Amino acid sequence: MKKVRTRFAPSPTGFMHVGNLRTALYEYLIAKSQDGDFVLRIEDTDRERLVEGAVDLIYKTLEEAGLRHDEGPDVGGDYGPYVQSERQDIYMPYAQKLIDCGCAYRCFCSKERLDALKETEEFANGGYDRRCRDLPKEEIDRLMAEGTPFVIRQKMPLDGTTTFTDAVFGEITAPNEELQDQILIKTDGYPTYNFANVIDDHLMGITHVVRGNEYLSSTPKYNLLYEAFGWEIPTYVHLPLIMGKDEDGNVSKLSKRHGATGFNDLIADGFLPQAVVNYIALLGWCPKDNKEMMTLKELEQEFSIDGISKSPAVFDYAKLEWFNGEYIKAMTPEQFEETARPYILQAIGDKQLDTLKIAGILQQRTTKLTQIPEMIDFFAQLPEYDAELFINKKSKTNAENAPVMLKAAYEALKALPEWTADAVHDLLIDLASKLEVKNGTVMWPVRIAAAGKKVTPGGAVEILTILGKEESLARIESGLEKLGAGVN
RNA sequence: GGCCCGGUGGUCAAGCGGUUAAGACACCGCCCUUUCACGGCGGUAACACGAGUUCGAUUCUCGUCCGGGUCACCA
Repeated sequence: MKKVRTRFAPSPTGFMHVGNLRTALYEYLIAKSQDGDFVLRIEDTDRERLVEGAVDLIYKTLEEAGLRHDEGPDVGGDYGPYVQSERQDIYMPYAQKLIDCGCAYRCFCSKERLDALKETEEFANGGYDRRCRDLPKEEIDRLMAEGTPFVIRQKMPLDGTTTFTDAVFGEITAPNEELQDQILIKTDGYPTYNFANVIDDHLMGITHVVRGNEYLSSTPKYNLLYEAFGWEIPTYVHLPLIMGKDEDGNVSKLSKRHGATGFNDLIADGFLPQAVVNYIALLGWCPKDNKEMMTLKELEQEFSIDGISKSPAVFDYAKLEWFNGEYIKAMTPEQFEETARPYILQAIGDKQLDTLKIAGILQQRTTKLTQIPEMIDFFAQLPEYDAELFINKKSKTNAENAPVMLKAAYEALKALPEWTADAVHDLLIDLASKLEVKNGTVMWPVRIAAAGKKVTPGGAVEILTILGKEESLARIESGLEKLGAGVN
């Protein structure tokens, strides 16, 4: 059996949208699940929309996502060049071949005439009236001799239907009269996507053409091209689109107004690359065993085309966040400390605190890295807070006992020789039992005094331990003052 | 508008003629507990509609409705 080859063929016109990344991921998985090759090809035939740095962003994204390509502009391969602008000379001979066999023709219509055509009722929805389709040879020669600019258009059959099979959508038939005589070669000599794509896919031995569903209705045109050349038609795999939902509940193709949609935006927003990859793998595909948490390696083994869904999927940030939290929890404490450190430092600045300990109280509670600074801001500086915070019904603390608890804790803590989590913990628990109150009655006021916030990651013990003895006592002291009690 | 595709809870989704219609996220309770979170347990919630075919349709066919995509010298 022929070796499976898929390709990711982005055009360098901007950032990496998650839809693109998901297409790349499926292409990668289709290849790898069958021990095939995954190639990267840059489609830069639109010279006007090129964005500087876009190619580097593609490399970077692919790498971060772990999708290593076997061939491409940067790694080489036997089918290069892998950048279409460098394959310029390849396309024209094929276009000429099509002209020779009567499958294509030169069109000398000016942009102005085409625009005017759109003003007419019949062509209001676009299209071309095929005026140049059957120009007499003499006329063509004359226009050529005059140097009139031209494009090359594909000559579509006027009647009948074209049928093709898609691996996920099945057999699809479309009437040929719907097909435009699409442009193959532009005035500037560059091929259009429609043309270059077919030529390159064939030349590069691509076996599976994987792309978004938006190409489904133009696939008959591609098929006709393959047929005209007598080339084997690849397996088409059209993917259901990724949708976004706005405030009003309307769904449409995922775009900026739905939030962060670029892979790098998501990373900047505090998501882990593996979490994003895992999540988008499941947007439109489901493994046989319904498993959700999967590494790239597992995906490579499990992936199969028949698990791809036909209906569009709405991108759900909440679920992505859940995945992210799972990946965070799965890290070792050291790994997490390393990835969280920049965010921790952002909050505590150059204050000398144990980042590993802070990471420790954070790991189970973080679903997005960017939440970290706000969660631990109290370590840097005790925030302004209201004495009301000391009162908590569930912990059975009130205006009377809070100062008492705090005072008792202060005294005991002050006398504590070693400042470790265990020691602080035992001391406080011991204190509660001596005072014959529930643990929370002691813990609550201490934590409030230490953090100045109602909700904190970690409890009184952890916070005290991280803060250190001196600072802890100072904060409790200030809490007592707030309660009008004082240390003495 | 023409053409193409789709339609299982709020979201992702199993299902492929007979099921009490899975599971996950979200949401809501309860438990655990030193706040929050984690964890554990439980709950609310779905086959768009109408005809066929069939002993029997979520599953097959057709129609309706709804949603999306596409009709470029963009990919």
